[in-house]
Amino acid sequence: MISFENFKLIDGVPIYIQIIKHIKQGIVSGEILDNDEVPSRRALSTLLGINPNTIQKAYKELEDEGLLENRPGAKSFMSINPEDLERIGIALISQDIEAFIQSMKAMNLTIEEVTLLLEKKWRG
Amino acid sequence: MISFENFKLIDGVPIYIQIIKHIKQGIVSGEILDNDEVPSRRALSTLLGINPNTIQKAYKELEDEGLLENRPGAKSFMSINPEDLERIGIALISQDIEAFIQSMKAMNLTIEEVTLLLEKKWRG
Amino acid sequence: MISFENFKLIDGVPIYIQIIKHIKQGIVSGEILDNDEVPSRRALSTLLGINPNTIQKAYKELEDEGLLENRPGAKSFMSINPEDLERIGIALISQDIEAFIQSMKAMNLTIEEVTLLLEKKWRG
Amino acid sequence: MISFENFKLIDGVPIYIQIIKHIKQGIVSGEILDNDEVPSRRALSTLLGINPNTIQKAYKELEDEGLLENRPGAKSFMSINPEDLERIGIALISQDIEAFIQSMKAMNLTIEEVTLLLEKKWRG
DNA sequence: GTGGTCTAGACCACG
DNA sequence: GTGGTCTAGACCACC
Repeated sequence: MISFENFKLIDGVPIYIQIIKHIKQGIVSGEILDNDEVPSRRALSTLLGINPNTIQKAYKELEDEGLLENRPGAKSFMSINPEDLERIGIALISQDIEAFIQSMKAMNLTIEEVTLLLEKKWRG
Repeated sequence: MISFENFKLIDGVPIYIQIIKHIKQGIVSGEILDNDEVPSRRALSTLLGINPNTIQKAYKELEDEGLLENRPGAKSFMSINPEDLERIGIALISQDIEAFIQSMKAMNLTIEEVTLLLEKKWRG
Repeated sequence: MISFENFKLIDGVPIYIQIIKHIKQGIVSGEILDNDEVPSRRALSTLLGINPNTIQKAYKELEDEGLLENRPGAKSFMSINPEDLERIGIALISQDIEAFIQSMKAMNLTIEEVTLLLEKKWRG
Repeated sequence: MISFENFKLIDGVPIYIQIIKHIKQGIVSGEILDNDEVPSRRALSTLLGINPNTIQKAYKELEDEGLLENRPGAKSFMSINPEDLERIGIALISQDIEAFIQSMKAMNLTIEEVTLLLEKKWRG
């Protein structure tokens, strides 16, 4: 079952977008596998303390992208192809890294300063 | 005059938030100094292809934070104290790094993998 | 439910101000009572033919004044204390009367002429 | 010369509209006559403490309505026909009275209460 | 030309 | 369905 243990809501970004990203990250990390069962809308909404409709919106978008499948019994399951995995991984990582680099460069930090800060905070 | 040359709009994040961040990054990088002139609402809105009101909202928030001075009918100027500079720098950097680390960890990447990717993308 | 039957938009005065005034007048007249339901933003906006956001602005200001309670996802209700009632009544009436008198005096009308015109137009 | 002695700016109504109304009221009251000289933009702007452009906007509108005429020497003069006088008087008075009555009725006041309050405040 | 404000429409999270 | 917020365009007073 997909874990939402380390999931923290960020302010200013739509919640359903954050849920989608979290699930995609689980896919990339290998934590979420093909055919894994997805938490029900109700269960997840009470777990995260947000509205079922918001969960529904996230699931709907994943379904449209072909990553999630509804099956009889009202349960939903992941549907991940190897190509999906690679595509998503590259997209997520490069997106994050590029945004991060742009931000760091905008503040005139050097690669050395950034890696130093990064290593320090990574443990911490 | 404040430069918006390397400014690219990201989808999903409120535009006025991005403008605020860009200006704060300029302050931290030393590119933007106290008393620097701020582009007018109209000039910047046509440059970025967005509505003047969106610029207005960003400037208003910066003014409320004491980093900018608006005077009706006249141009606007930055108003930066040395204390501001440090505070903003720390806030911006730690915020970015923490979000970045959380995202990378969520994908099960190691610090070694991340630094490698980072160094590779930093040039290029 | 609050009525907007006799509400007519005047040109030149901000719409949201007119809405606030209309509601306050209803409070003073006794037509609007504590805990009365307020028309939703959408309902009122279509009824009056104006943008929901304009209604929102009026409601927000009434909320800031403590006369109205908004709850996200739910309906909004009036929240009127007896003290509010008197304060609002006095403010509204004296404001209107003073403006009216200033205008009539500016046209050199006498109190007799004005009361005559007033009584004539009051019926009719 | 037109007097602006009892002129008080009201908040929320465009200044140039208020100037136009004041001048029209002067016409109705008989204080302002045909061929009267109008204060220069600069003089009036310093007298009222507002921007010359705003005066200009009011004068322009009066000119478009045919109530004001520019003549050689950069001075402006009133240009009032008897018909104008009647038309303006009726418009101004009925407009004010109707708005006033509507407001008083909205608060459930009777004609007797209103005339009483009016007479009291008229002296005061 | 400048900034301030009002109106408008779309999208979000929520009950 | 509800209210909250972001973006957009027009108008005002001002330098």
